[in-house]
Amino acid sequence: MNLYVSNLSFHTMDDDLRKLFEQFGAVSSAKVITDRETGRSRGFGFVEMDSDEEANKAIKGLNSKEIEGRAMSVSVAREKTSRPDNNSRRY
DNA sequence: GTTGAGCGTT
Repeated sequence: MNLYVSNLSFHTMDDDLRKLFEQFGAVSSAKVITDRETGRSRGFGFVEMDSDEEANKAIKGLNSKEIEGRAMSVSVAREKTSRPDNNSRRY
């Protein structure tokens, strides 16, 4: 279950997301997207949970949740576009 | 020592 987390604080990191989602279930992977050029946080990230039901509970529990002074939005992530060559996204 | 809608370097 891939989860998309947006509206994050700029000083929120992947480990922070992991801890937040681990409160609702086992998180397989948690990563905050940071700008590869500047290295600064882009304010959103992705969390993968092994259990779908726990992921849904995490969405309800962490969506619109105020973290670091910002109300973050949690939702199911879209299909990850595979391979840089096939970077085309859905319409 | 900056900013604010978004869908990720494999």
